Amino acid sequence: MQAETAPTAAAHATAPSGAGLRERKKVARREALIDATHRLVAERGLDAVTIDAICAEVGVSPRTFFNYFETKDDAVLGIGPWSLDPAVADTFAAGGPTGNLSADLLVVVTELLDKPAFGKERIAAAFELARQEPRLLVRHLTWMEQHRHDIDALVTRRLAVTGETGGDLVGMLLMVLTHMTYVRWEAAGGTGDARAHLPDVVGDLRSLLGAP
Amino acid sequence: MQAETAPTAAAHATAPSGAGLRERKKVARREALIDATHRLVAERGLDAVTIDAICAEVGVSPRTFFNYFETKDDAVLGIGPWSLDPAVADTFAAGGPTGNLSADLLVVVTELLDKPAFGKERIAAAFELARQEPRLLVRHLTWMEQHRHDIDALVTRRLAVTGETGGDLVGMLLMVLTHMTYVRWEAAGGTGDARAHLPDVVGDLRSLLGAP
DNA sequence: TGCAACTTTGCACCGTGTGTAATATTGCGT
DNA sequence: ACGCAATATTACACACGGTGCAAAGTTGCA
Repeated sequence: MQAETAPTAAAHATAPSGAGLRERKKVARREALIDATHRLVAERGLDAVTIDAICAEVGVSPRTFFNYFETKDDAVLGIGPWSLDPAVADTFAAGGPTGNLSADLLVVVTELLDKPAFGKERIAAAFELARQEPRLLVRHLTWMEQHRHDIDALVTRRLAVTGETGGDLVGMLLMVLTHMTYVRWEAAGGTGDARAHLPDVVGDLRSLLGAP
Repeated sequence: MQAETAPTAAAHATAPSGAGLRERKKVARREALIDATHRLVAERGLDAVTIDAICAEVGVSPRTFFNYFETKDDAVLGIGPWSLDPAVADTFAAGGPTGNLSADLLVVVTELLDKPAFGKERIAAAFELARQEPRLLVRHLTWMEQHRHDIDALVTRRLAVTGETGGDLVGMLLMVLTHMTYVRWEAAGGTGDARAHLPDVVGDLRSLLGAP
């Protein structure tokens, strides 16, 4: 596999360092692909970067790329497997933790924000690119849309318990809150905790909809 | 051009009947393509329908398809040129009509809902398909995202006048309101005025975000 | 060392979408 | 009715994204 053109890539070791050698290589390659994609897109623009170019950069067969990502855009956004802590999910479904739907919603969003699919500097890079390439913002929504089924199922479970209404809006609202929080966090320089921006988003949204 | 395979298509005449012959043919062909797409997608599913199939149905060259739509999805959704009444836009930008941001936002949404790109029965068909093909709901958001630049510009103009805050949320909120109103209208059978569902959406959203 | 499990890779293929230049159709002035 | 200009359709060639499949290469493990 000789001479990675991007030696910076594999260094970070977001990987489980204790895991098998196979697993570590997989993670490294994944991150190398993401970083190469970021770099190329940053200098050439999204549409000017081909899968072939990315793979040439990393030293990998184009076919392999699709073993890691379903889409070119997925590589930019570093979209990986979905994970919401089952404990948090169950608590929410049961009507908790506070019993107030909007407050509990925030807990779920916070949990999502807390478990980004990959490191924060990569998220920052992704959003920097997304700001220049609107398609990617849409893609971010698309990604969340894909997982809205899980969310909807969650909400349905809860509503069966609590009898609250407006369920169809909850999934959408959750998407928007997460999305806008990320956007504002990035607009603020991408430093610190993304969750800090959540209350502002909620507050502004509330006042936008507030008593007419 | 002999024998359209789909004689039902051109009949509707949403077209300006007074306009030139060229223009009328164009509109007819556009609608024929939309209807053929709807029909085929309904029976085979979105991904199983190729551009070639659609064009064969209508009796048109595949290359011509892309003279009318940028994307296959665009044909399903009947996505056309963007139009928001400049008068309404200007009023909003100037801080009107009521001076209350959320109320004025509703006016804009209402205007959007009132001027669908094409007839209501076609919207109904599109949403019927969209319910089975989640990708299309995303596409609807995408479409609105594309026009969010116009909206954002509009909002920016207004905020410069009124000094209100939360501008980045307005575009997103407008998208969500429009989207959810459509969804609920369609869920209710797609009959009557879509705008009637708007207050409910706003109300539910407000109570979701309500007193923490 | 050697076998089983897993990954990468090459190859062939389909569908979407674009550029381009030739051909057909329509609008219109005469 | 004729012919020219404007516009629309079409064929062709091509690039790219993405998938299925089977061969070749690696890793894990006994």
